[in-house]
Amino acid sequence: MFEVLFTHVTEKVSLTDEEKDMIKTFFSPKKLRKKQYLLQEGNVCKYLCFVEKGLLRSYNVDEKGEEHMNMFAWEGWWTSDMYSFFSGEKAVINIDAIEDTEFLTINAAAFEEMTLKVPKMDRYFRILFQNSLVTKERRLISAVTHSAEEKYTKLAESNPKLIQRVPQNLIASYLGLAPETLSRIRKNIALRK
Amino acid sequence: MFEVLFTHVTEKVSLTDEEKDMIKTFFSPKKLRKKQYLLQEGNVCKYLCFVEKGLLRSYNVDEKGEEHMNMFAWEGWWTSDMYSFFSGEKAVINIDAIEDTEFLTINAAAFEEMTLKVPKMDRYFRILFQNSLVTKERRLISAVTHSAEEKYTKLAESNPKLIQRVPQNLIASYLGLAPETLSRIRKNIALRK
DNA sequence: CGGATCGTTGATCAACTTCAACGGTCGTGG
DNA sequence: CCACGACCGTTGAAGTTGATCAACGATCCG
Repeated sequence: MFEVLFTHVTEKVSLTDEEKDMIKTFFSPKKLRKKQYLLQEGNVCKYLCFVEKGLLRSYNVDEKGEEHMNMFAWEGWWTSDMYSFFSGEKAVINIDAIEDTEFLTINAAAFEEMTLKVPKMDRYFRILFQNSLVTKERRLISAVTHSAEEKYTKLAESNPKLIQRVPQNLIASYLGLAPETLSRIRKNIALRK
Repeated sequence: MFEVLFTHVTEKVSLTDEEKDMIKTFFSPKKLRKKQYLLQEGNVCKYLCFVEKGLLRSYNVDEKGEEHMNMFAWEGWWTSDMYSFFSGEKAVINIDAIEDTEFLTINAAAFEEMTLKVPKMDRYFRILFQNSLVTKERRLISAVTHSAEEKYTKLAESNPKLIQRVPQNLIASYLGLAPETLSRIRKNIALRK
């Protein structure tokens, strides 16, 4: 149950068996079937989630009712509405399952207690967030500076698994493109070969 | 010298006087005059910087030689090329001074040592990065979903000081707009009043 | 089998960029 | 201290990119 999590954590910090046992007590396993919600906007996000198996998506809905993909989380990824989770305010994003998914959850109080009892987890999350920041910064630069085709090409190069596993309209949304545009881009790329 | 830093840190974690004294030993103060570089792409980013006074900018340059603003850092903000700083790889961004600036620097080895000797700093940076992630995520959503005018209006509302303090062409670049476009947007907004 | 969902294609349209030119301001060197 | 050049913001005209609207075929699932 906790193999994926501990593999992931111990890549960044070493843990004793006692620490591992302690950490286990703060998490609860959960399952979600395809299309089920983990979080709907307007509710407070109660959990920080670590995916053991499957695929979750987070997205937000604008005033016009259009969905905008935010991030995908599969095996070995964390997801949550971090703002809502840490502040206790209402979430502005939605999270649901693209595939049947098994994951571990921790609530805010447990998270706080865990980091106080096992300070190495502060370090782990510091490093995790630090890496995420770098990634998010790159994506932001890419979103602002590249053409539609460049954005798609770079994503496909850096994350080919995503292209295979996620429906094309969600990829389009993730890149901030109309699904028709992405379809045409893929056609052009294929034609040029 | 360290007032701004400790004010900032103790908003997130409490520090004893001994811890403060310890932390001080890891930082070196530096100054930069307007237009001087702190970091040029291709070099390794040696410092994580905390601005005490003044204003720094980080940006990257694309293949066509065009600059794209990344972030601004004034009093109470950290800046660096985090990827380069933590990995030791070459930086892909540039950092220079918009105004004469005084700041504190810490190198990677000192950072590592500081977090090991004062674990609360892991916690501080965990919280700092966590908040930055939320901010960056919002900006990313905004970049993908909003029109040019909406992006500008939201930025002006959420960060009026930025508009006052930073030249308009840099704001345009930060939002991913041509400077002419921003000029026209501002004109339209003014006309509608 | 039937409905819903997804990807594709064509035509039109809107948003933003690019190129070019101009006036104002600031800083620097003669 | 003044003059000149550099830089910045503005405006107009034309060009491009990607969005939108509409229709259709394929596939998946109940």
